[in-house]
Amino acid sequence: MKLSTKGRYGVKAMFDLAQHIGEGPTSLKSIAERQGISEHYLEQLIAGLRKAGLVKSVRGAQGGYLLGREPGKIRIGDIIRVLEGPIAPSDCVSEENPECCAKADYCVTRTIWEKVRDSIVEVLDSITLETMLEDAKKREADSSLYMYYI
Amino acid sequence: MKLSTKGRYGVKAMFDLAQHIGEGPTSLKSIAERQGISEHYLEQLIAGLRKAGLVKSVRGAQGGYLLGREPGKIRIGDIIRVLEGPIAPSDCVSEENPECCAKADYCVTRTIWEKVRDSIVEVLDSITLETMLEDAKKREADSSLYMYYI
DNA sequence: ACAAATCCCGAGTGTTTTAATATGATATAA
DNA sequence: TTATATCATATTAAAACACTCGGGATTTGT
Repeated sequence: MKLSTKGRYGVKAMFDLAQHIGEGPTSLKSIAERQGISEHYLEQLIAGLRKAGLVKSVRGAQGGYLLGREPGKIRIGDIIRVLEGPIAPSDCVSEENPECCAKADYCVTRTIWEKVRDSIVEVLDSITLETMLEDAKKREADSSLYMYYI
Repeated sequence: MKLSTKGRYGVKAMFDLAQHIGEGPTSLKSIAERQGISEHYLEQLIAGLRKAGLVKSVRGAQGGYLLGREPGKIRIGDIIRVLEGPIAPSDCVSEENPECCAKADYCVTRTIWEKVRDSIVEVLDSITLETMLEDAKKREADSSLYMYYI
């Protein structure tokens, strides 16, 4: 039940892009440095995100990446699906074209995996990059408030 | 975000045991046949379940396995934890001794994995083998009702 | 006493995935 | 034209996955 680094790095990178919105293209190198990720590896991951339209690229010197659409319209689930494939604890409850076994109709186990899948999807599709930006801002405000009282 | 066959086979096997409660020990061979699982492989999995006390074994001819406690007291989460390790989409939010990175305190990404973990745990710990037995019974009643109307 | 059934245990194996690394081509700003 | 980037493909070491195999220990029925 683990995400691979693909999904986790991908979300970090996308959040990094969201934090630098309005500053022109952000280079892979700077993202990789800030997030502590191998640059070449991140390159492979972002290629997928680009093909899916979640980021746009600008080639050449001073180039880099931009979010493909507003942060409020990029759900964490979208990022995970691109990098990790359909969300599902088992192939028999895959979000699209599930590979069912013969007993799928009356399989009691399968209904459990459906519930697990739905609960994961509910969380991942309810959080967008905008939500994350708000969270970060709130957290910063809280911590400065804390500083004040000390 | 997939379970391996360990977790899935384990739940199937435990449910099979629950379905044969009160019939004395159930042999691995019969479970493997009914559930379509390699017997030798299942043997390895059930060894872990036995060490965790989720099943009891009876050696020798006519031997087999029994549930370690009442089906109502065996949660799916218990089975998964034994076979797949702590429930967590990322090590930094592992149920026990999470391996945090330096930024864990203010990591916005981490709070997402916490929410995912909690939603999975909520589902897996709310379903017991007894719940599954009831589900199966209900489903059978429904299908016989359906038969009746045809 | 013996054979059959059954659990117990450790080792080995082919395949796939993971998480990179390496190399080079292409595009663009300065 | 040079430094800075993205783009694309290949290779790889290590781990995980999903078994498979062989043999040993224990109990039941004959």
